[in-house]
Amino acid sequence: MDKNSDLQRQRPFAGTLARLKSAGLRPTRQRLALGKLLFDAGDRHVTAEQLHGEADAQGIKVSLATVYNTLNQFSTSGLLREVVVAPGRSYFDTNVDDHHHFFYEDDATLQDIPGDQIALAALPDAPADAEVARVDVIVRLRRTDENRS
Amino acid sequence: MDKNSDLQRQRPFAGTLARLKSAGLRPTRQRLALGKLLFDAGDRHVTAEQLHGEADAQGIKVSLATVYNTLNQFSTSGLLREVVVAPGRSYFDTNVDDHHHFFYEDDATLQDIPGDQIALAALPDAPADAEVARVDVIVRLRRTDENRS
DNA sequence: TTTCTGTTTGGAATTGTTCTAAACTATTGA
DNA sequence: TCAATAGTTTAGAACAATTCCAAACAGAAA
Ligand SMILES: [Mn+2]
Ligand SMILES: [Mn+2]
Ligand SMILES: [Zn+2]
Ligand SMILES: [Zn+2]
Repeated sequence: MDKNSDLQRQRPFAGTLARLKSAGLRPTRQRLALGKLLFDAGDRHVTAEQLHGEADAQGIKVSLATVYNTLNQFSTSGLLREVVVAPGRSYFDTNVDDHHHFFYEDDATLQDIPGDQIALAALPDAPADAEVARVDVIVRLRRTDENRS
Repeated sequence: MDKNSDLQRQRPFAGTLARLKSAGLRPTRQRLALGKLLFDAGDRHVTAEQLHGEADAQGIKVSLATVYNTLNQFSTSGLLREVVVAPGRSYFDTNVDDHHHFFYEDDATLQDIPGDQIALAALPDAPADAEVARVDVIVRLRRTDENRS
């Protein structure tokens, strides 16, 4: 019997509720549902379309516009972080800790590289007129022949 | 008197011509003109719209579709490399050597970091089913208050 | 030259995302 | 408990970047 999942069964939106409160966002039906999809399943990297599809599959009625609104609000609140890896589509990452990414080009999929498993030696000085906002490392992967179906 | 620029004055498309040949692309009027804009001015990072604008400014008649075609063909031929830094637009880089980038978020501008000025310590093993195609490091910069106009 | 095939082009189409303005709903505080 | 208020959702239009299309065009080869 897992205490954590037991808690979730009783108060299924507790986690998201706390997050919304800390971000100063009203706990609406839509945000609670999307937050649950996003945060109750461990680390995730999703696109707006994907999340909208998942909500739909679970019978949750949310417009695509709201999915975009929510993902953007969550991102600017620090609940999510946006990762840019491919032209023309945005990924949203539920892991907001310092970390980097593997990107499987074949299926356009992201995977975390723990922050301590990669280190930058000799990061050059930022130009004098600017400061470093973030450093993104993307390791682009191609499936090897032997594993291609 | 600079020998290199002297040569360019006599055979203004020589460089691009050689590149096109090596890529197996016909030296059309459009490709020669775009190649000249791209390669005769040192390292550059341009978007399709930008390049199209430059061509236009010089009186070169090229359709935007051709600019896209050309940039994509140059990229798959290895004459250019595509850099993804911001959602919704692609940058094309005339520097195809191993190197990384500063990205000024304020004006959406790229700047090279020489390959030897940044090093990855402890790059994690690629998953067994894949091989590393490329590693991109993007150092995102924000202009400091003192320098903001 | 003629033929052949690769290239260019304008315009339509597609895709991902944002905008708009009207309908709705959570919150507040009488 | 109920307005009044301000934040939220939504359908659909609008947008921006990019690709697609099919017809005209232009290098290359014969
Ligand atoms: Mn955004
Ligand atoms: Mn491309
Ligand atoms: Zn991640
Ligand atoms: Zn570069």
